[in-house]
Amino acid sequence: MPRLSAARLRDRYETILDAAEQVLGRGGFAEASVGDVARQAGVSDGLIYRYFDNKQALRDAVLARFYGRVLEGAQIAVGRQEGFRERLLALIETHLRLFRDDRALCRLFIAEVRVAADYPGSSLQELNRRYTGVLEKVLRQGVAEGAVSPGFDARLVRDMLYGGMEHVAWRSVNGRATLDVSGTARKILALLLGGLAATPA
Amino acid sequence: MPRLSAARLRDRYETILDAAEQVLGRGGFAEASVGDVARQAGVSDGLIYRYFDNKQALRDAVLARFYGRVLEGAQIAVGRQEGFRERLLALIETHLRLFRDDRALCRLFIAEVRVAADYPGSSLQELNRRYTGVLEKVLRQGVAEGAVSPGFDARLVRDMLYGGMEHVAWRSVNGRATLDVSGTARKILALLLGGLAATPA
Amino acid sequence: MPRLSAARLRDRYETILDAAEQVLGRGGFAEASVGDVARQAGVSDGLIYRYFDNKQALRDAVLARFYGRVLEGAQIAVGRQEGFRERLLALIETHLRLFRDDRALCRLFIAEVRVAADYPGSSLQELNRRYTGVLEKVLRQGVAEGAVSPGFDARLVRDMLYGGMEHVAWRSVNGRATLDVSGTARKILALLLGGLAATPA
Amino acid sequence: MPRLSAARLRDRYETILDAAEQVLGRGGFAEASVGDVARQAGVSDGLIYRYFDNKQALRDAVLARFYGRVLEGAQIAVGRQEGFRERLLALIETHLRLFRDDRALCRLFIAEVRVAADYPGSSLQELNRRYTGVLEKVLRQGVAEGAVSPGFDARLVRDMLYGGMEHVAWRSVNGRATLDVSGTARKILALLLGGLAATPA
DNA sequence: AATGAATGAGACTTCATTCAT
DNA sequence: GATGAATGAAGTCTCATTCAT
Repeated sequence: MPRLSAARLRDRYETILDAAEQVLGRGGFAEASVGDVARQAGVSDGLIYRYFDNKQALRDAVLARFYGRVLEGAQIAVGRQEGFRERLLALIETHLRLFRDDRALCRLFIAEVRVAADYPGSSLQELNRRYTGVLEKVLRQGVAEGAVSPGFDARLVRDMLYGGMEHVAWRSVNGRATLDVSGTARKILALLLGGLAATPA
Repeated sequence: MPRLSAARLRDRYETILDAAEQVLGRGGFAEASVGDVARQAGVSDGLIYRYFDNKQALRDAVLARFYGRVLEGAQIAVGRQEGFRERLLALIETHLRLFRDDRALCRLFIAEVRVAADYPGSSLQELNRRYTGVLEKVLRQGVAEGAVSPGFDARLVRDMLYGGMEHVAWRSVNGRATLDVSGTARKILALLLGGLAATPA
Repeated sequence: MPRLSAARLRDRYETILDAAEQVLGRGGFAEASVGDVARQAGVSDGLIYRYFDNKQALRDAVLARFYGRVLEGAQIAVGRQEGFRERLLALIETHLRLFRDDRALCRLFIAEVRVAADYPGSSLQELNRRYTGVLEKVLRQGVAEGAVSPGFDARLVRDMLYGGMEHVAWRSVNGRATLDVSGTARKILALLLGGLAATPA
Repeated sequence: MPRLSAARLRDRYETILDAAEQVLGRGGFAEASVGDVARQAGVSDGLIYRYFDNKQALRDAVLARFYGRVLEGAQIAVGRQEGFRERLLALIETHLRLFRDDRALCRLFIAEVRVAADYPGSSLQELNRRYTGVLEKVLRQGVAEGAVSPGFDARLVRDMLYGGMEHVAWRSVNGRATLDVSGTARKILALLLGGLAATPA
């Protein structure tokens, strides 16, 4: 029978996670101290360790929560559309918007996760797989609709698209420019579908 | 009357840089200690500070040298070819090969540089600009040759290509798989030029 | 209107003490945490402090209870015998058996109590005095029976015997060997009574 | 080519060891902080770790040095005497003197070493073995001289004597009384050789 | 020029103890 | 009476950087 309501507990947890999100986003994992997180959350240093085993676990929780949000957002966005083109566009827009609106966490993700020694095989990678799976499903639909020529290496397309978007978005976001989400999305879509090659007149 | 000849000085500098390259490549900036670098270089801790202002400067020098090599490699590779297609393919291959052969430094670059707070405006970014400029020149040639339809946003294409390649290569490299450079390069070229869309029969 | 009956209270107290005995026995005072004791007892951390002022008090209570048991055991064992020799042997056996059967608490005692800054003058020392008093009584009987030559420094004999037994027993117990209680007791008795010296033929 | 002379280095090492001896002697291992040792030695906290791997290593070094001194002292004391009785007495006196003159370290030894989980098999135990070996040698001489009846369990005698002396000495030392070394030694010798038993007139 | 001993700040983490519920 | 969330002090250890030699 906990004296603090489950809601209050949940609150604390979320408060700490929010704080960690902020602090980790500022300068990365190594630069952030647990004390910073505690101060940001308005709790004592020690309390962090009641909710998280250690600093890594805190970081992972932040990223997992973020990724969960991202995955959900992508699924919803795609689910709202019907045709292949529209779905793909929605996916691209959603992804770009992420960078614009969640700069700090994207930064964290780029900087630390993909590159972490234990990423392969981690639960974060599993989330990543599910996230990119959304695109793969859309692509299959494209093939089914006849809009995409079969025979493409789906993983290659996936990596080229996500990697490309990351670059495009990050450059603008990190350069302190405002990312024109829908314009950029349309250009990316066009490039991805049509390619660079001049159409033989 | 300098005791050490300029050549010897230069040697020391390179020795330390080599050591730093190794050590930083192993586990990133935060994990590497200046002492590790000194030990690897076979010099004292203190000597590092005669050649570099601080740990950051050491890292930046490592990356700048690396980037210089990369830039030169790209220019040579492109210079060897004649036509647009061949040049573009050479560029892609060169870039992919980088990840395969310089895994540690690519890792360092992904993890720490692009994301560093002071990247925008740094000399590394300038090098990056010159590196990607190679691609832009090739693209302009493509337009001139009539192989590429004009009107493309060159920066977007550049980011999509480099970002995409990074993703493709990193996944394979980090997953401990061997990257099939020339096969992958050809697929990427096809995708970039032709796009995904099914050609209307 | 106490909610818990006195019996229940007593139970709680004993439960906590039992738990503390276990936990303290495992690795000593510094290694044991109050939380460990609470968990072992199945109560909350806070409750410990309703029954004991602090961690030290808990430790002292554990040791006092243990010592009480030991004292009682010695008195009973000695009381069962009649002659001096038999009583002394019984005492030695009882003491050795202690180490074999209560290794953890003996360890605790050796490591922390006798050496504690506040041992002289503590209630534990008082218990110790009563415990060793049992031996002194036996010795006096020995003198009265004519089996022991008077003029021995009883305290010295007492310390030599108890200290010696502790060493003998601890070495075997800590060395994970099984202590042969009755054989060892007989040898100790012989040594104590007859000494080392060769009897002039 | 170390810039600090080997002597200076050795000094630092000894300084730290001396400080640790003091601090550890005061209240035991858990009570002592590395910072206390550093302050006592007049050096920074960090320097401790240049000379010792960690806190345990520091403690072990203190104890090993102490034990080395003890061993040497015993060997010299015994070597100075000729006959069995004299040698044994010298050994007992030396041991008792130890407690009187090195109270803090004896305390440390009693409290932490013999009881430490890793004592069996440690280098300290090896030193201990060599120390008690001195007694065994003396006993063998006693047998050879005909002063000691053969057939005694040497290990038992050794443990009874050392354990007994520890108790005797510790009680006096810890009770803030002054230990009468030579008087006590003589009494112990008499007890050990002659035993308690009344000699049949 | 070169060393590496020394510093000292700061990191993560644990835990005895308190107190609102 | 009982809980366990919360505190905050303290602890061990690391490491970038300096400077006497």
